[in-house]
Amino acid sequence: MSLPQSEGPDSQGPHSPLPRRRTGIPEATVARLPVYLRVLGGLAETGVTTVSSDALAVAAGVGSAKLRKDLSHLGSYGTRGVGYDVEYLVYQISRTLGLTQHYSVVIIGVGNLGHALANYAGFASRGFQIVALIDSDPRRVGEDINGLEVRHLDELETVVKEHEVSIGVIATPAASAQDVCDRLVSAGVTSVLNFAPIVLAVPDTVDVRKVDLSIELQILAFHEQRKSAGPPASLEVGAG
Amino acid sequence: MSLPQSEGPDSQGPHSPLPRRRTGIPEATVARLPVYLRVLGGLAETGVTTVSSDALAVAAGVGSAKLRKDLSHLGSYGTRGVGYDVEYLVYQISRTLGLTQHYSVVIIGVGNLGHALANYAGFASRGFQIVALIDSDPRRVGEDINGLEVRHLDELETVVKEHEVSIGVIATPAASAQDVCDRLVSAGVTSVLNFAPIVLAVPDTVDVRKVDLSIELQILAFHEQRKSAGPPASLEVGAG
DNA sequence: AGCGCTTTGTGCACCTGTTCACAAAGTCCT
DNA sequence: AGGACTTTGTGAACAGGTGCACAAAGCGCT
Ligand SMILES: NC(=O)c1ccc[n+]([C@@H]2O[C@H](COP(=O)([O-])OP(=O)(O)OC[C@H]3O[C@@H](n4cnc5c(N)ncnc54)[C@H](O)[C@@H]3O)[C@@H](O)[C@H]2O)c1
Ligand SMILES: NC(=O)c1ccc[n+]([C@@H]2O[C@H](COP(=O)([O-])OP(=O)(O)OC[C@H]3O[C@@H](n4cnc5c(N)ncnc54)[C@H](O)[C@@H]3O)[C@@H](O)[C@H]2O)c1
Repeated sequence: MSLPQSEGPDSQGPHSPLPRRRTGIPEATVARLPVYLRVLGGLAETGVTTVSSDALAVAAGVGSAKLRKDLSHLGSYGTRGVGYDVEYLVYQISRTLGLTQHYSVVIIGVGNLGHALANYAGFASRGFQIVALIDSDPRRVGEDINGLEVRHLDELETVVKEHEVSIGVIATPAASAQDVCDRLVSAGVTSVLNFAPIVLAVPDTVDVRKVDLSIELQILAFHEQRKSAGPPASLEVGAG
Repeated sequence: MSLPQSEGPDSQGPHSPLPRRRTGIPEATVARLPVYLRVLGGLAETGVTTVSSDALAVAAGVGSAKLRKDLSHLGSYGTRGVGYDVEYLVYQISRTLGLTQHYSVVIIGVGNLGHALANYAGFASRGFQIVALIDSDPRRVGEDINGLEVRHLDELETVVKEHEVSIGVIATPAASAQDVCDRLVSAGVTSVLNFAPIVLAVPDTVDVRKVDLSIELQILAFHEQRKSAGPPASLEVGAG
């Protein structure tokens, strides 16, 4: 019940090389730092001041060697024979990820998913401030969600510029997603988180990450199929 | 505006090796097959019957060589000089992913996110049937969402066995996620999709994939920081 | 002060995945 | 039928990431 963990193998998205601009930090490491950060936060709350790579690795579900190598990319912040100072490490990881600054986020599409996102407390907790909710449906415009008024799509450019939005979250139907994305990019947004099931085309100065539920399920299905096909070793499902 | 795309570099989750049991299909390929499938579905709808690796690759946001190598893992289903038959390829990918069977899904935690998921049409479209919604809050039990009645947590085991549920979706607060997961696993669920921001411990017979919004944003923040730090090439932010 | 214990940081070998580039295979036109 | 053209499938080089295993570094006890 506490095995090395078999988390989602990876996935997220097919993507271009990303030649690692000037950073020495590998993408794979960047993707894990937020996990370490979250675990460290939990430790700090329970009063722990120091943690070993082994303990942290177990809590984060990775191997300890990998964890140490990851941390070594930010510098030498551990003490041999002791471990890492929790508070200091939190600071260093935050700094590395750029979380010492704050980011303005706009959510486009306030339907089922957009509503959930707008009510989600996990945004603000790391310095991501939702500054606007936008929808194209006039019936939704004006609605108050979690203290923010829904604004019309026409105001997208105004809002982006006014609040210096750097991150756009797309939660519209797939059919509108590319249009919305283009407008975000034109308005100056350089990072997009996309929930619509479509591959967005963007200039390569813009980062896109996607969250696709359906893909996750299909990956699970693949492994599920394998499990049921393998072990029994006889007794087929018949219906070929 | 239609560049090679820089989708989310990868990420999803730190995870153990996954020694590739008996399948010849690489994990990275499995993660992309659903994207191809979606694109092919779109093409089929517009009447296209044949597609070249180049065209499909562009639409899927990957390189054509990668796409051909991916497809080559399922067999030789293309025709040289012509391309791939759309319908046949859809079938082959579906079969490979295990989508020719159907999967029963249960959602635990019907709050903001759970509601959105329960209303999401994208589930059923690929053979994933939501058979139950479960919550621990008595006030939510009995509520009707999208034709399904919310049932109490106590009934989890019953429901899982009754419907032969193979996939559990966890949308509870982080604090309850491990408990819920343990119960799902005990009841026989072998695949879990986790939305709670916590690393789940499971036996390695169980697959876990996680979707973590906050991590996605932090990865974007990292690259965002890099962008604003780089170009100017002087003029530091001062406050060290 | 010295010694043994703990734990970090990393060189190295391995492995997975990506990209290039081209021969093999098929189509279509003459 | 033959030849030019298109596109697949893949061998081979490369790149990125993982895990092992251990020397170096710091701690605390005697
Ligand atoms: N609901 C889920 O759980 C879920 C899960 C995964 C992915 N998704 C995806 O997320 C997206 C949103 O899903 P949803 O369930 O919230 O859909 P929804 O239909 O409930 O909401 C979509 C909202 O976007 C608005 N909209 C449409 N076009 C727009 C435009 N051009 N500009 C601004 N707003 C626009 C609509 O008015 C509506 O309010 C879809 O692409 C869906 O595939 C949803
Ligand atoms: N809302 C979002 O957009 C969003 C985004 C990313 C991640 N998440 C994560 O998803 C999870 C759910 O988020 P939410 O916004 O829907 O929260 P929420 O508080 O709105 O809903 C949680 C639901 O889970 C139920 N619940 C609590 N303990 C339970 C248990 N032991 N068994 C069954 N049900 C239980 C609660 O009664 C409630 O209905 C959280 O872990 C959150 O961090 C949410």
